[in-house]
Amino acid sequence: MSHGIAIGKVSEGSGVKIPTIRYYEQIGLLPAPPRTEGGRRTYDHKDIERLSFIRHSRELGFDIDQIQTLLALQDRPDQSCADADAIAKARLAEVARKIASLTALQAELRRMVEGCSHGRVETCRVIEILADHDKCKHHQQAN
Amino acid sequence: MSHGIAIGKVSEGSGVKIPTIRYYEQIGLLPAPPRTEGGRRTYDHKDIERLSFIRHSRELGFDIDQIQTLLALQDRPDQSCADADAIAKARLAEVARKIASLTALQAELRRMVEGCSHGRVETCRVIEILADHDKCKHHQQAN
DNA sequence: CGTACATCCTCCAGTGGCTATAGGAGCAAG
DNA sequence: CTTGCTCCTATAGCCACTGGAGGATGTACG
Repeated sequence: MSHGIAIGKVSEGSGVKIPTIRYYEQIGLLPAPPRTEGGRRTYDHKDIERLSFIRHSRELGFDIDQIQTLLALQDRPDQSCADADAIAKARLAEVARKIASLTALQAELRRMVEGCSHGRVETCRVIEILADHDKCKHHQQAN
Repeated sequence: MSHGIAIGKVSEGSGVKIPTIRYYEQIGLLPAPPRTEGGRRTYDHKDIERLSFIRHSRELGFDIDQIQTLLALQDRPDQSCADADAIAKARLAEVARKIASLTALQAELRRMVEGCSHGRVETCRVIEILADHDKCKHHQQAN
């Protein structure tokens, strides 16, 4: 009993796919677990928690470096949480910027689509706006 | 005279970086231009226009495949612009989805940051929410 | 005409965060 | 013992670039 949890169960329990778990081990985000005689990875419940933490952080758009820092902070409950706060604030600012940029994008796409005559390419506003950058107000990055 | 435009000028004129222009040629997005005796690429004004079109499309978040289609449409002004319209509409829907997702993200990040006690990690709402997925309402992808 | 310097060339590797495939080996139930 | 599921490693691919090494070409000036 208590032979450790197999990677498949850990995957189910954390919501992180098996190849991704192995990938996280490879890049040092998750410590390499002990193995069975046959060479299979054996995890415990803390690993599932750690992977859940990682998954949730990824869903919020933190990158691997930031998650490394957040995980390290979690392991030292006596330290100041200023760093965690800073990382979250940075991400918040980034998200706000992205929303603004996408909203501008949305406006221009709408202008294109609404201006489309549904006729021939010759008079198509979609193509026209793409071809002539001066015909639009937007000058930013997408995504 | 009219020896053709060098890649550097094309880059300046279109706003697309030199390595990116060569990359576009490599993947077949931009036709391979004639060369000088010494092997240098020589472009004309249509190439600058094409690259401007590509850059603008990329800024709006269209992927390379979609841009191929849009460019092909541009070259046949007599055809229906239904395809262009569909591509733009698809992108618009995608952008709307992304804005919605990011807005949810923003709300959760705000909850984290505002709940931060600015004290020790032990009581930090940022770490706490990341560790326990149940403490949040959000279940989506970021970016 | 020589030389210095800017610009260009090709080829290859790296980015982030996975995901997929090939070709095997381990392990539990019937 | 065999079937079939789960797991292993190693490698390559995804997207759309970006950067560097190491060398060739083109041009402006003295």
